[in-house]
Amino acid sequence: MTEAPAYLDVYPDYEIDEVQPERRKTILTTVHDYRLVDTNELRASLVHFLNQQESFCFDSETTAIDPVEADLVGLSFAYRTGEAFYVPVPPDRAEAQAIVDQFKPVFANPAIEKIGQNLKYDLLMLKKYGVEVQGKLFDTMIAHYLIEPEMRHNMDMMAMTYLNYSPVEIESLIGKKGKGQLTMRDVDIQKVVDYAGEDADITLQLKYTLSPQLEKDNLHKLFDQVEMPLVQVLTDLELEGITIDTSALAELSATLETDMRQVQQEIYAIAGETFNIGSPKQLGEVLFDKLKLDKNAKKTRTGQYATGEEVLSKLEGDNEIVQKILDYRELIKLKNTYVDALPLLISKRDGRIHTSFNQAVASTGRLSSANPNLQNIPIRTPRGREIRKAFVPRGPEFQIMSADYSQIELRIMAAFSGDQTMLEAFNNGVDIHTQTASKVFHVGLDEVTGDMRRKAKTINFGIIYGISSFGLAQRLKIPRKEAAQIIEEYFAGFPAVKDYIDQCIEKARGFGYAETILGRRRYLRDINSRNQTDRMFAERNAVNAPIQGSAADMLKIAMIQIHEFMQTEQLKSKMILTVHDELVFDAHRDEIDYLRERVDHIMKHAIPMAVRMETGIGIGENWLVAH
DNA sequence: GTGAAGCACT
DNA sequence: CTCTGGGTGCTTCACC
Repeated sequence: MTEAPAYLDVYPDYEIDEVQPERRKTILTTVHDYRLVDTNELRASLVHFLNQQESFCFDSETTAIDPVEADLVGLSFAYRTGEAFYVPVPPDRAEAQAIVDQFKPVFANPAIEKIGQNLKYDLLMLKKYGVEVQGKLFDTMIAHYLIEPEMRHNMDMMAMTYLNYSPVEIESLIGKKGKGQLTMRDVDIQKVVDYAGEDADITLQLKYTLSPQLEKDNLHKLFDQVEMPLVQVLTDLELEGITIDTSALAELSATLETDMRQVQQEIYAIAGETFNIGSPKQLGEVLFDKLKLDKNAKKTRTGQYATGEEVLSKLEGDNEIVQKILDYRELIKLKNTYVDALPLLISKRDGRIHTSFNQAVASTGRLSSANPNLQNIPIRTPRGREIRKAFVPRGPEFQIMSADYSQIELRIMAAFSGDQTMLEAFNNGVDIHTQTASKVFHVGLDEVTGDMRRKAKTINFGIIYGISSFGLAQRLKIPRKEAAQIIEEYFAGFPAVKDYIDQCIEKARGFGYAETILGRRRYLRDINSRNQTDRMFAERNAVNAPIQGSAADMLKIAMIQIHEFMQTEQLKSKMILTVHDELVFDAHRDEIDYLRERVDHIMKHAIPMAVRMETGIGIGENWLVAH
């Protein structure tokens, strides 16, 4: 933070906007009243005033970014522009608890709306101190995510964009990140009052800006009825966490290590030298300069040889080294990304792994998972599947239950397009890939071969992603003309799908955005671009976004309804993960039959559609067998 | 520290 | 004739 100009020291709250309109406002140039609330009397008084509000904004200061590991350092509150209150929370757990308890009733008051930036973080912190936040929520981060899905949603950026205000930088208090960075606990209290007070004040002001915008874009229902209730659901999922069988992973790690060393030596033997197999640069030189596996080897735009899986697979027959490199890559990937990494992320507090679900990243409306990402745990290869076995129930009385939507995106495509053949297939329980193969290859349903079905599956995926003959040709490894022919046959067999795709693009051209069944938007600013590549990318998104996004809408509603009934009925079972079309539960044995029935029904009817939704539900001793 | 390459999932 | 499947997050290398 820069020093205030000398003349401002005389009038610290002097408004200089009119003098220097080009300059952003800061805490030094803005009238504000941020107060320290550090006695029982002051806290009681604050609680009294908070209880009289229809809504208030709050923010928590903590010792760490990770909410599961962090301790509370303080809470700030704001309910009128320019005013805020900061309540320090001491390190002593009992003293801290006593202070937090004073605010428990006001947080639990269902009549008061709670405003904040990234509220899931604050809700997690408060839950650790036994505080249940009730009432309507308004998360400014998620409000902005609905309004501008592709933009960033951090408070600093929003303050500058919407309030022309530049907030106090956290680094001016705790230093640059890395070793030696302080925690908020170490900072001079007056500075924290300013920082935390400003945070609550600015977030409150952002709410005043974003709320009317949600109304204007017709996003308020989606916000109030889906995204805000979902914040509470995700808070519980994250806090719950999942149990990992560490001894299984340790065993697997040793096996992978042995196999990896073996393959590594074999690769060195064939290459006639040792080199870093993990370096695409060195690998490319060995494969294409030394072994001359492909004299027309393609290079990436940075001038290196391309050595991705696609490229290597084509060379598999040419030299044994290629298969070994692919094996080596798999072993290294599994070991470094999952087997060795996951145990390090087990919380000392409860021995479980707590992912973080991000509700404001994916521009289609999907959730994402990080630290660790539990939405990309392997399942495809035999070795990868071993990792899933390590995701286990919390104890002997529990089992893992996995419930997923069957073909959710193709069903949504059928419902949106109204294609009769597709709808009938789904509603009569006909396998959709077989149905597609029958139409495309002009054979009866009972004459579809395995290979025809496999091709049809690729076509169906292509349709959802916004198909092109080139892309399909590449996927199926067939000539482009043949792919174009197949697409033509597909559209002849499912004419309403063709019309629907055209309508999606047409609509996006008119509105400038695509939208989901719940009105979630994705802006497609290149939809009318003269640049063909950009325009075609936008057109694919015009088709994909409503489908992928509506699937996300449906799962979110199912999650909210499932969470609601599980809470009302105080089940011992817990929802613990979500993976785009799948929900995972740590299910108590006594509740499994009931849970299965309720989850199945809720998922199938979360959003009424002109197509039957199907689910697949599995139960077992680990995530692999349940899925 | 940052971008590219590569790859795990849906 | 050109270009091209949607959406994520993590690890490593290579370079600054």
